[in-house]
Amino acid sequence: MALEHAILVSLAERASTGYDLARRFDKSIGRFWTATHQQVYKVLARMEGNGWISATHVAQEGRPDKKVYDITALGRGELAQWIARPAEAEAARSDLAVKIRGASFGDPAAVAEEVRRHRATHADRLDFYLANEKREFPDPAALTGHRLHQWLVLRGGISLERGMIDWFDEVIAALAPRPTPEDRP
Amino acid sequence: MALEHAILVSLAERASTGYDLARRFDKSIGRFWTATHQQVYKVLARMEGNGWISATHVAQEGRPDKKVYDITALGRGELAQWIARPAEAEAARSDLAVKIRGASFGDPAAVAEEVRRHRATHADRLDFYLANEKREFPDPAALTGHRLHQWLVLRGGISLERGMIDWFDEVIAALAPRPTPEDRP
DNA sequence: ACTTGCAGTGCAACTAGTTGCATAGCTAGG
DNA sequence: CCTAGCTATGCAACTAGTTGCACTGCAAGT
Repeated sequence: MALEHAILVSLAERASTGYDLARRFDKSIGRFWTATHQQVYKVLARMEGNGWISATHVAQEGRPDKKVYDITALGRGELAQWIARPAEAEAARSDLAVKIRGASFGDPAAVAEEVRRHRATHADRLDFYLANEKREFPDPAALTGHRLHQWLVLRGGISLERGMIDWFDEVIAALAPRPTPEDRP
Repeated sequence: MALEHAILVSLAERASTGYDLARRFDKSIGRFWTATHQQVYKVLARMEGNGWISATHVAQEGRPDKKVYDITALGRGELAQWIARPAEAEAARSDLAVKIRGASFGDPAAVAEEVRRHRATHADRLDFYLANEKREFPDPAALTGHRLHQWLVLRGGISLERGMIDWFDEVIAALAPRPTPEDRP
């Protein structure tokens, strides 16, 4: 289970509220681990119970009070141990792959259309990552420590998106009924 | 939820027992959707309740009796509808990415070592897929129908593995403490 | 004036998936 | 002879994650 540990990494970088964490899981780290805010709050409560994190109540004016969580020594220990613990390669899960595989049992043209849609989404994501990289890591060769590690994960996102886009292009080319002369009005 | 639909695709291709399905989910389709046998049996029971599949009890000698499931007309309808229903891009989840991101809070050299291990696993998988492709799909240009779709999913696996391996190489190069002269005895 | 959206936390009920166990007979290897 | 592994199905108890709802109060747009 990596959500707990993803949260520990986030908190080790910077103390945050559940709200902030939930938003961050929609963004940077979220490329490799998502969580809804409900899930985040639930897990934070458990982690506090474990003594991995501690909360500070912060009163605010004009907006709701908040609880800022920080990682404890125990949490740091757990994180280091988890990082050291070898893990198995996890299986990729893809609805779209299942649909492609089953295209003959539905409408292959519609599947091609959906693949096209996904291709566009992933192309946007790729652009977003590349823009991020240019802006935040203009000189990768000079990176060290946790900035280097952040960059590496971003690179992973880039690699993955590229792989998917290449694949989608292959699928579209194979599934798309070539526009025939009759398609012209 | 794609497990049900992945099972429908499998059964549409060929009637099978829960046991066979579970094994198949360790293999071909399993590259994009895994399930333990317990999960498969549970879902099969629900699907039979829905009328999507029907079971035939087959007595055997020397080995346990089995229940062969086949897809029903209702199941085919559901499958076609699901394939037509657009879905959102699902988030990739990767423990390893979280570990890389948090490498500074553990032992970066150990993380590099783990990435190396995963690289080896994925390289093996890639070889396995490529061998499969050569053996089962020697002439991709001639493929049509569900053989084509099977091939496309295999191509997806290949693309994905390649993307990961590239990324792992980048990570290893960046994290690995270069062997210094002192490392020589 | 009214709606939308943001900041902020959380509960309740659900679905999906995992882990551990049980059972039973056959086959193959040490 | 004994152990390990395959075929075959399934229950029980658990953990993880999703969906829907609730509450407050401010700011900004229509």
